[in-house]
Amino acid sequence: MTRDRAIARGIARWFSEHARELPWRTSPRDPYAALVAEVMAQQTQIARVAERFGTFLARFPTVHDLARARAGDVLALWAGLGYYRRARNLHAAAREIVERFDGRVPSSVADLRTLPGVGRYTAGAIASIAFGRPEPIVDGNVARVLLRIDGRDVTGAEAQGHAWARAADLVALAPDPAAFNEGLMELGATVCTPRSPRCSDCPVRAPCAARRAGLQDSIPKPKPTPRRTTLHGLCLVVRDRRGRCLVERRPEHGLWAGLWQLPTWESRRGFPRAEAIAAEMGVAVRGPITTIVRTLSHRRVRVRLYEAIGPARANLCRARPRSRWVAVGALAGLGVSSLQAEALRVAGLYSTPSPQTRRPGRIRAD
DNA sequence: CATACGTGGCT
DNA sequence: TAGCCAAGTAT
Repeated sequence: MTRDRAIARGIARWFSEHARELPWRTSPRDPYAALVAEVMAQQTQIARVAERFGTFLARFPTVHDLARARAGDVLALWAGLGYYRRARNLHAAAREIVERFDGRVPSSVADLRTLPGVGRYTAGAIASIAFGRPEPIVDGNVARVLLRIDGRDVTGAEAQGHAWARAADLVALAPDPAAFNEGLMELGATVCTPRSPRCSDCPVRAPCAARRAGLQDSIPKPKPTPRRTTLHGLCLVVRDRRGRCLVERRPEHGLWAGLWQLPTWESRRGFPRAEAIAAEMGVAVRGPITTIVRTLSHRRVRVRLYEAIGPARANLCRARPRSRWVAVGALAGLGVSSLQAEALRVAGLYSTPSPQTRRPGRIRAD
């Protein structure tokens, strides 16, 4: 169809002039770098990814470097990015690429989908952007852009189905599938934004049905916010006379899986009793020094921070199965959640600056 | 189809 | 302020 051809060409052309400079947008593209960037970008704003991508690639420049890394080192490098299963999956994917694909990132969607952590979107993104294949991709940006262009005020599976079908139609018409797909996402990220879209700057404002009907602000409808249960926790700062601090590794599954933390007691019903924990650990405690509150995608976490009074005996780590003593200076090398990083900062054990005190990102549109 | 899974910027 | 949402995937 002529309209679709104009849309596909218009977006690709717009991208060639308005693409943001991002560290993985090299020419030629490195498929391994594309894999890292795409996994890092899952449910994560590009500005956050751009801050962390270079460090990751510097530490693990090739898929072989990542494949032979230790899991704890990969997780530590991922600390603060969230959705930590991505780091484990990426590590496992690198090992599979070395073992099953001779160290080369596969180029077909079918092969890519066999890698852990690589779903429909990520497989399409790598196949199209790194290898130039005409494969469709749909992320949050693309779904919004295509729903608006077609004026389809639908949600859920119907919206997803429409977006994937239209993405496939359009990418098949694009002379450069990579530029079209990336342009579609870039357009959603910088122009066709969820609120206050800048239609006057849009390369497809002419064929856009939502704009013609004045519906660009109401498509798509916002999703209802899911209910959050509250998780209560008590963290204990315990130090010994040799400048070490007691830390423990979280379980391998669930929230913050495999990350390190101050010894923590959790409860769904309210804050754990400090007296009981002090008795269990055989230490006197004072606090709470502070209470840290974090809102996650699916729950609210409230943690009270206590401090053991005086140096603890060295064999205390046997009271907690997954705990060990770590020199305070080495804490920064452990993978911890952003909540734990805050707790360690408050306790004076951590010198890494908080995200809020860091310089803002320097990604600009145009 | 619903839920678990993080974090932080923006309005 | 409190939601909304971000280059989603696995179960």
